[in-house]
Amino acid sequence: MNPEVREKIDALFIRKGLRMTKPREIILEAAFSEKGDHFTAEELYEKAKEIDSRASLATLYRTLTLLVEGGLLHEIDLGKGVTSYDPNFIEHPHHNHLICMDCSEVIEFEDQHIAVLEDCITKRLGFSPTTKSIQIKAKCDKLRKTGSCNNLISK
Amino acid sequence: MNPEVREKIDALFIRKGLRMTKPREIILEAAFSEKGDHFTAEELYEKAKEIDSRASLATLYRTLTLLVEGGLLHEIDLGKGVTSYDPNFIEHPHHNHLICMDCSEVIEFEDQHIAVLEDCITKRLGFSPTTKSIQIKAKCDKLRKTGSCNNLISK
DNA sequence: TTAGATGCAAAGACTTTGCAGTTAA
DNA sequence: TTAACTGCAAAGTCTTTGCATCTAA
Repeated sequence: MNPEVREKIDALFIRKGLRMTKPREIILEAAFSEKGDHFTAEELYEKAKEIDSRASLATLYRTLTLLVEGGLLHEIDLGKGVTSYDPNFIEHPHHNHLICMDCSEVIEFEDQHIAVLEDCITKRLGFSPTTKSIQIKAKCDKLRKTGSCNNLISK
Repeated sequence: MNPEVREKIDALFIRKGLRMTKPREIILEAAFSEKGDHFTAEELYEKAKEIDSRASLATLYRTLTLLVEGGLLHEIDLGKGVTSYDPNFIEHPHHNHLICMDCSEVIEFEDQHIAVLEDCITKRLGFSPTTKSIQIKAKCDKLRKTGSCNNLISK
């Protein structure tokens, strides 16, 4: 786990007077592993069980709630029909998502120009922005040109 | 109901060989009333029951699925924890949403500059965009300045 | 006439919660 | 020591589905 992440977690636990327990450590390790993948509750549960098979879904959901409320995890909608969680907002607070409709890969991107435009529009409407998110669903050019992309071979 | 909307609905029903039944008429009327409000399944159910009290939730969900698949309704996430449905993409195919965190009001906006930027970013990443959506959560300046906004009076 | 649509109620998927026992600080 | 936390299982919420019946075309 990235030390910056560890620091933010510790700060949250101190700020809210939360206890660092074994079950929570396991969930944190599964959620904030170096890979930085998005996950659903069920996927996190699987990861947590690999670390320690005694993990419980109830505690996992309770911990997810704490982390989302503390701003360390963001709930995102990747069009799966279930809530996904994104652990990358600590290191990249302003990123957005592009979802490949061919292979379901999720690509994170940041763009200053868009961010500025969003702020302008918000001001013009008479508001001050708090959270901005862009989701682009798209199709992979590479798949169409070469017949394959990261996860798929065209039939 | 707007005639353009009626036309699109009829086209969808013909294209897919669907039957125009009484229960479906009621749901369509509730979903595509002139007001153009967003709604959850439960909210639509209430509206439908006002038109005809015999409405059934099963048929309503089945019809919602048809309309979403047909592109007439978009599923959107307004941060309520439940899926909301947006009937305004027929008349405004490229709009986005600003959600007021003070009063929960949802404001729709369109912006050509952002749309162009989104396309550029998508191309640069090697994709062709299909659906783009922006969600901005914001706080009402008016409430902070004058102590009141559309739905709230500051305490 | 008949394939498609309906309504009910049961099942399913996901998430939350009450409670008795456990544990970090 | 004790307030916070845990795991279990039960309950809750939202959505889907099987089936017998009905109906638009």
